[in-house]
Amino acid sequence: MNTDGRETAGTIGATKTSFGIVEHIRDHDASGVSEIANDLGISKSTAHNHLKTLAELGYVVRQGDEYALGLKFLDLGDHARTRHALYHASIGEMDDLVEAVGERGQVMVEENGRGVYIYQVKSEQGLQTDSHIGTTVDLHTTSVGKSYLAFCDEERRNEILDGELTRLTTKTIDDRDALEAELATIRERGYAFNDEERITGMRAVGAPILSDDGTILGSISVSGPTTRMKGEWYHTEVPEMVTQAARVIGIRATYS
Amino acid sequence: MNTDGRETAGTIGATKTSFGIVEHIRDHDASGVSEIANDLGISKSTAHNHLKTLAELGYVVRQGDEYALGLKFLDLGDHARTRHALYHASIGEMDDLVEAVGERGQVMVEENGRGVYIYQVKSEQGLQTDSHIGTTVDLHTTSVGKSYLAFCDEERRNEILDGELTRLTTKTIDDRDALEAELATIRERGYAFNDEERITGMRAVGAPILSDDGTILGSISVSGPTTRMKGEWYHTEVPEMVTQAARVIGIRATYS
DNA sequence: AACGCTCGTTCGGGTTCTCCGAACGAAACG
DNA sequence: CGTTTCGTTCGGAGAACCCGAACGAGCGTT
Repeated sequence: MNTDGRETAGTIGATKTSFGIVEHIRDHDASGVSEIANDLGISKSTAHNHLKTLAELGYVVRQGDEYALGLKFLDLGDHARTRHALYHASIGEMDDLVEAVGERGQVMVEENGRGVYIYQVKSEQGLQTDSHIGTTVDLHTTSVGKSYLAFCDEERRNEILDGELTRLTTKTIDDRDALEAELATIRERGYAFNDEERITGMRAVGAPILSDDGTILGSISVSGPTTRMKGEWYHTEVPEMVTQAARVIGIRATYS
Repeated sequence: MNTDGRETAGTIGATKTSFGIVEHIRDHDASGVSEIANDLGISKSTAHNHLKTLAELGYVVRQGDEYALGLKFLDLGDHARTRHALYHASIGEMDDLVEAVGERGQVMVEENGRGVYIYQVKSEQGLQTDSHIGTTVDLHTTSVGKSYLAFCDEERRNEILDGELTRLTTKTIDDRDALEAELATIRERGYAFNDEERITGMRAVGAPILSDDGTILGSISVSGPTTRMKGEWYHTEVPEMVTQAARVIGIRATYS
């Protein structure tokens, strides 16, 4: 199985296949033994044994003649985000912010160089998007991500940005120098805009969440369609509300 | 490692240890290599290799000199509950119910013979409890669980209840016959009470969520302290609101 | 009704890969 | 500066993982 190139030595293959199966089920909502075996390039019996093990542990459940994800992952996921002080600190305040702005709001933290949404509040005029809890995004394509990049250490920023900057729309900032200039502006101003840089037709305003010692915990944003997010509202009033909320959340996060 | 008795044949040991490590980290918020090796009875190098693998996959992250759960579990957990129609159907309606009653509300589904909370709404007078998203509870000790047991097939009920009925408080119904009588009442009445059967000082009112073909999808409840949950309010008014919400959710769950 | 396809499952053997124990380097402590 | 404990690396023995083939059940088709 390690024929397709270099793999990190000293790692457990069985664990990788188990999680490969789990992710396959996640991406297909539910999967059968043969389907998994084909897609992952393993034998049916191997897939069967892994599924049997995962089912015994409660991480997958039988659903008719297929397997689906078990709710044990819900517990693990909850623990994973509970560990972030930012999660608890932002809950009430984000709801108020969303109600005031009338657009969707989200809370992001960084993990492995990508942004992860750990909390999301839908607005009254709830419009469907692809993002949900646990979604990961490229940091340079979102207002939350740029807020984070602008206020984290330079060392960490270089680690994250050393690769290619993926281009999602025509407005995505995919040039490193242009991005650094944008980040400098954000750093000076205290908040970030996103003008259709990830999804055409969508704008957002984000701000970093800073602990009192200056370290960044994550960031928040509100986002909505360009039809509503425009003019003074978008450029001045919303940023004021977002930065105000960010300040409150930052304070609450440090004293908890 | 299979010296301590009978184990199900044909299962992957490496997967079990990997998830054992994950659960250890969950229960301790963060763990180091040696601590895990000691507690799980494996060698340090084995624990190290598993952690290395899990870190590479993104399911654990380094946090100083310890390992913590990665947010990839948040994504998996979200997918696990998104699969339940009941989750989507209950979101708005539960918030309204909680606002009307003024007590905490929760949505439960059954998995592997236990109840799992997939959604929870905190009330204004938010009081702390041990339950959170992903918590599992004994079905016979909660109003949601009894609602479920009362309306699921008899076959499934026998599978679930064949073991010992754990006793959590002095009021827990731990006798099978008494429980069956209680379930019959619930079935007739359409909703369930919980009078300090799980936690002393806490009462709850629950109702099943039925699809239009009669199959049970899960159940909902509101719960609060005995100081507020009493009299006509507890015995008549709240049950009416809960059953009404359950009906609406049931309808929404079938047409989605 | 019987065929053929595909599914999930079981079984045993070969070989990979997991697991362990010991040794190393680093850091924290007294 | 010694001592302890940490995380990490390394190699070898043995176990267990992975595979392929075979079995049996469930469907849809002819």
